[in-house]
Amino acid sequence: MTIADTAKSKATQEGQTRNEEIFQTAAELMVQRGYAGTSMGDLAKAVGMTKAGLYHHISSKQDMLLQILLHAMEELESTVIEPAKRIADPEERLREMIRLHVRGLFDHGLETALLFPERRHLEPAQQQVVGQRIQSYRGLIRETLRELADEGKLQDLDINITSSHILQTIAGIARWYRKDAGVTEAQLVEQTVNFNLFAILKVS
Amino acid sequence: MTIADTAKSKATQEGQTRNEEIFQTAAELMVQRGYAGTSMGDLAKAVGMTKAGLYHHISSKQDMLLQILLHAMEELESTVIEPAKRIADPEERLREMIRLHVRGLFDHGLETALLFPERRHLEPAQQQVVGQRIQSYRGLIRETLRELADEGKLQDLDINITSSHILQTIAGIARWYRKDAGVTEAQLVEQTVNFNLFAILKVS
DNA sequence: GTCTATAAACGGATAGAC
DNA sequence: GTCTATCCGTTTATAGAC
Repeated sequence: MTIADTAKSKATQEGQTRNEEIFQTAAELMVQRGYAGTSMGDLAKAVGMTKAGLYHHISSKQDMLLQILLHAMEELESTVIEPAKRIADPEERLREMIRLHVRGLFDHGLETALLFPERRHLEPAQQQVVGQRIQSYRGLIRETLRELADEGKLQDLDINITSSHILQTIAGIARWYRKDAGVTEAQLVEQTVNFNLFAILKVS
Repeated sequence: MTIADTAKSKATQEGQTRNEEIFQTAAELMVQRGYAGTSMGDLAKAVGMTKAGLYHHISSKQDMLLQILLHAMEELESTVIEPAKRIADPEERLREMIRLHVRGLFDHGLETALLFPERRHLEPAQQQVVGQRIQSYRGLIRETLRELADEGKLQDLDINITSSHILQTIAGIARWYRKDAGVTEAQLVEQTVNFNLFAILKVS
């Protein structure tokens, strides 16, 4: 680990390929400034190269967004959806989905939060590909709420609107959370789980 | 009311000055596409003028954003904050704040939802002006939660994080709500109030 | 108050040297 | 794999006629 590495690892991580560094830095910039508000010049400066240098690693800005969103979706599927599907009890499944999703935001640079606001910048066909996989996640949430309703555990809430509210409290974290404020990651995970479960579950 | 007016009034309203029409249309475009994703050419086309014509009414794109956010803030203060401050009971005050804020989103073209994601595109000094007024709104929410805690009515929740979650469920509506989906405005107002109050209030 | 025309800067992307 | 140089469309903004 050289001194240059040490300095750089504030923003990124060790053991990353240049490619991974570019995509991760791009995701972080886009979380802060949005896709349209992040220029290739900004990104080049952030990773310490020129714009032209970037294009050895990517084919276009839009394709880079697609790759980031597909990667985010894979991460969501492997670290949230698949583990959740193995949980039979709907209350416990919902709790784990929220916990794992928020935990994943912090562990992977908030990139899954880009799925919702930045999808619109893809071509329609690409939007559909990403959109369908997001719908499958929303479907799992809705199905879980439906099961809770069947068990008489769901508050008097519309399942569609409620699934949007849950996702907003999670993705919204990327918009207001900054490392400096006096809130720890663990606290935010716990509070987001509790807020949503308090909202959803009937007290018996 | 001419036929041309009839056609135009789908997007805007009657009895508006050209100035109001421009600012309101800009706000609507920015809700859909973001500030950086909305060009002055897009706006010109939407209001039926040329780009140059627009600059008779505004001084710059960034200043237009500032005016929109200040207007949104005034609207929030007059239609949500002031009425809420006249309500003594904290539970009823919180319920009304959420109800009035969501109702206002629909009544005024979702523009107050721009306050949170688009503030970053202002100059730092302008950000601070808008930011302080937003903080005053957040302060009222926090104070209300504090009063609920004092009455023993607040769930075991962090007041800072919870105020962010409340605001995200409200502002987030602008990101996913589209008129065509099978959800009415009244339903969304009611569901958003209930979701948040279910989350926050202890059951006695 | 709105237009045509245009300046000036920026942004995405490529060519070709090293 | 990265650079310098450059192309070219887009964007913000202005000048000046009507």
